[in-house]
This record gives sequence, structure tokens and C-alpha cells, in this order.
Amino acid sequence: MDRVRQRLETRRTLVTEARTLFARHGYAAVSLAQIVRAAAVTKGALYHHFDSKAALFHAVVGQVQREVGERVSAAADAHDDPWEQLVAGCRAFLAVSRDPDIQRIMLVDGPAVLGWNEWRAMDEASSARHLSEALVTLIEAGVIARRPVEPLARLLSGAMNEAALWLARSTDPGDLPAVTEELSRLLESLRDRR
Amino acid sequence: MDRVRQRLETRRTLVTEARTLFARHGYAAVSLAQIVRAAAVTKGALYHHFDSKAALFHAVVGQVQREVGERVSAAADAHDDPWEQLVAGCRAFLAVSRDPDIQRIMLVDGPAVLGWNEWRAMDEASSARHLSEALVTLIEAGVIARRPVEPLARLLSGAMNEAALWLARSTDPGDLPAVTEELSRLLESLRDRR
DNA sequence: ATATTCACATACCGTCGGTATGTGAGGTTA
DNA sequence: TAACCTCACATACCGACGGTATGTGAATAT
Repeated sequence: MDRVRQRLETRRTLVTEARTLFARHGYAAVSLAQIVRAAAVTKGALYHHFDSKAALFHAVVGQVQREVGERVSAAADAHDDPWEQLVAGCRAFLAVSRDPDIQRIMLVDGPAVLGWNEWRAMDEASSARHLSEALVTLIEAGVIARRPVEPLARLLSGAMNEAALWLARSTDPGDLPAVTEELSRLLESLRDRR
Repeated sequence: MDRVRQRLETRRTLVTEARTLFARHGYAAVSLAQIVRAAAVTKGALYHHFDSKAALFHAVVGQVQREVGERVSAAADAHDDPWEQLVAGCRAFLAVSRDPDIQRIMLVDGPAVLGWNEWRAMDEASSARHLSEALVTLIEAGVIARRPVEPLARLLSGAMNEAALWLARSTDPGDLPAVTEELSRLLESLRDRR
């Protein structure tokens, strides 16, 4: 087989299998032995592709973040009005982030394993960026008051992260609409009433 | 020396030294050997008091959470008006949680090591509880609209957690007042305008 | 005075992440 | 096409880690 294709395929398999295991058992509880067994390779192969266990996890987090970011922006792009884009993006994030597998990797283990600074940079590059951009657009358009974007974006991002974690544990099916409703009210309060 | 006093003192020393090390280097990067060396005891002593490394960390997190909770409620109790109590409590939380040591233990490593469910239970028991109670009081008093408390509390709690993490990394001294201002606006939007 | 408890200390184990080195098929060059 | 080289792994091994089994001596009870 072609060498470059073989290389890509092995790497892809490692990331995929690692992602499944990390999601199911958490980063610390998964050994490299388990991962290479699931991927049907050896530790030599793993360390040929990644510098460390954390580096492999980094690749997994990146993949998850990119997927979430794509889902969010896809939901936003389905609308034309900037305000509706923001709301749709937020709702999409809540919906996607309810997946416990995504949560454990992206919201729980991510910051602890990679460090909050690194995690934040990845978050910003994938999904959180859309939030800031949407806020800027709405301010430029005069829809919401001209306020510093960064603090607001962090508050909203944190609110949604926590809400997603809470929702995933909730048993009441009414909790998702309830959170969405409260979030919408918070967003609505940003509107410039002139 | 008295046996019960000796016991308490050893336990206290272990928790204190572990807290310092966990705060400085993070849970995973601290070995039990380091901890017992700092506490001037042996691993036997540690395992006599705690079932595992995670159990020791659990005790540390509990201590940190309790301290934060006390600071928050103290700030709130300085006011009589329920609304001012909420605002003061939120601001106190932001101020206290800016400490990087507290953050790493309480916000970053906590959920990952103990699991989000356990962490959430501890958070609820110490600091987050005050938020829910304040919201209930304000609803009963008719100050804010009668809305489901749980979703709102989770959104606000998450917003403040993330804001605190962001603030600790920020270099601009104007970021704290900026976040406080935005948070106040969000809270203000909850007021029942009748 | 003797026995018992218990708060530790000591010695040891399996497993883990990580590394050094070997190997053989794919690709290159003469 | 044959010799050579590259590189994507496999194999074998290491120190360190969390955890455990057992020993010990001072404090306490009888």
C-alpha cells in the first residue's frame, strides 16, 4: 500500500479509537495499551505519530471541537438575519454539547489535561469564535448595545458550557426548552432598546 | 501527645500541603511521594487517612469550596436588600475565584478528577447553593420574574466560572470591572418590570 | 502490669507512560 | 534490476507511579 495513505490511515484509526475510549472512560482511566489494542497497532506506532498521550488527546479534542464548530456555524448559516443567526448558533451548541461523549472530552477532561490556556485557544479557534463574531456583527448593525465583546462572549460561552453539562445529566425532558428559554431571555436583554 | 489531636493534625497537614502542590502543579503532575515529603510523613500515613489520591484531592476541593462559599455568603450578608445581596455575592465570587490556585483546584482539575456529577454536588453544597437561594428569595419577593430557578442558576454559575478563569489570565486591569458591569446588566435584565 | 488499639512506617507489587532499538516493506538511485 | 535508503512501524525495556500488605511502638484501656 502507498506509504502516505498508510500513514494517514493509521493516524486516523488511532485518533478515532482513542476518542471512543476517552469519551467512555475519561482520559486518565484509559491506558495507551488499550488504545493501541483497539487500533490494532503497537505503542511504537502511536509514538511515531504523537509525542505523548497528551498530544494524542490534543488531536482528539481538536477533532471534537472542529465538529462542534461546524455544527454551530451550519445552524447559524441557515438564517439570514444576524440576530437569528446568533440564537440559532447558541441553540445548536446546546443541542450538540448535550452528547456526554463530546462533553467529557471537550468540557471536562480538555481543560484539565491540556491546561486551560491551551484549551481556551482551541475553543476560541473552533466554536467560541463564532460567538464573538456574531456579537460584533450585531453591535455593528446596531441591534445590540455597543458593549465590550470579550467579557460578554466569555460569560455567554461559560453559561452555555455549564448548561450543556447540566442538561446531559437532567432527566426532565422539559429542561432543554427551559434552558433555551432562559438563555434566549438573557440574549434578548442585550438588544438595544432605542 | 494526645492521639486524636495527633490524628487531626496529621490529616490537616496532609490536606494543606497537598492543596499547595495541587494548586501549583495540577493534580496529575503531583505525586504522592511529593505530598508525603512536604507533609513530613510517609505514604502509610496518607493511606491511613485517605483511601486514594483522588480521596485526598476530594478533601482539598471540599476545603476550597467551603472557603469560597463562606466568602460569598459573607459578602452577601453585608447587605440587607435581597437584590444587593445577590449582586454582592456574585461580585465576591468573581473576586475570590480569580485566584489561580483556587481556580486550578476548584474549576479545572475538580470536575475532571472527581467527575462532573460529584463536583457539581460539592459545588451545589458550598457556593452555588447561595445563588439558587438568592434567586428564590428574589422571586418570592417579586423582584425578579417567576421563572424556573435551576436553569437560570446553572447559566449564571457557568458564566461566572468561565469569567473567573478568563479574568485570571487577563492582563488588562480594566477587565474585572468590565466583566462585573456586563454581569450586572445580565442580572438586571432579570428584574420584573411591572 | 498486661493487653489492646491505632496511628503511622517500611517494604513491596503491578501497571503505567515513555524510550531505545530492531526490522522489513516501500521507494529511490545507479 | 540490484543495491541502497527511508520510514512506518514492532519489540523490548525502564523508571516512576498509585496502591497494598505487613511491621512497630507509643497511647490507652483493663
